Amino acid sequence: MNALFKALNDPTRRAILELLREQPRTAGEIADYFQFSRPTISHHLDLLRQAELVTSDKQGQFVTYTLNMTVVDELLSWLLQFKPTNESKP
Amino acid sequence: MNALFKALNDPTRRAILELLREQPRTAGEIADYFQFSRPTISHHLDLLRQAELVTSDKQGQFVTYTLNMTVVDELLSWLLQFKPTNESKP
DNA sequence: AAGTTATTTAGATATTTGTCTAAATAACTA
DNA sequence: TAGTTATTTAGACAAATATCTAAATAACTT
Repeated sequence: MNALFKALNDPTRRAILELLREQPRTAGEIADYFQFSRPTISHHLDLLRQAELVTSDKQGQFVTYTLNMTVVDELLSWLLQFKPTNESKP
Repeated sequence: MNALFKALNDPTRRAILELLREQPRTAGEIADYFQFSRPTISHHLDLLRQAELVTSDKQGQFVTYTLNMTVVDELLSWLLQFKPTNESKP
């Protein structure tokens, strides 16, 4: 849970997640969307992987990152515990 | 959104939220639940207030903190954007 | 008015974090 | 084999963070 909140506490990492929402991408493709160096993006991807928000798969020289949102269910239920009744869901 | 993720990225602050889930409490009552100094707890409460996760109300010498989870809806919908279909809701 | 209680503010400090450049791996290409 | 490309690892460093003690506010009590 700690790793999850930590991973989400950065706008670049959240943007990476939104990017991967469309489709899996290689590390290089992801890096091209940002103005940070490749090592910086690599580090962000590492933190996302530690939080199990993404999985990585090496194919040849390329490492493809894929969104893994199963862990988000945990976060969702943690949050829903604060909603008093089920008067939500717009 | 940044302040929200930042506020949630700390186990003590998350514990404070869970404590306030039961009922509003004064700063002192909250501090008694933890082994950190009162200034430290006061600082955590400040960050929670900046994220609008709690509201504070001064009554005499006491400052009562109350959970404010309206802002969580924003987070919930951000998260739900990653859930492919609406196969959730336990 | 003086003392006590509740809380916050102000610095100080050690740790964590995000970023960079340089170097190391690993895989492909000619 | 030598060179190029994709990615990560290793340090270094400035900025942010969590914590503390001491001091400042503010409200209550005698």
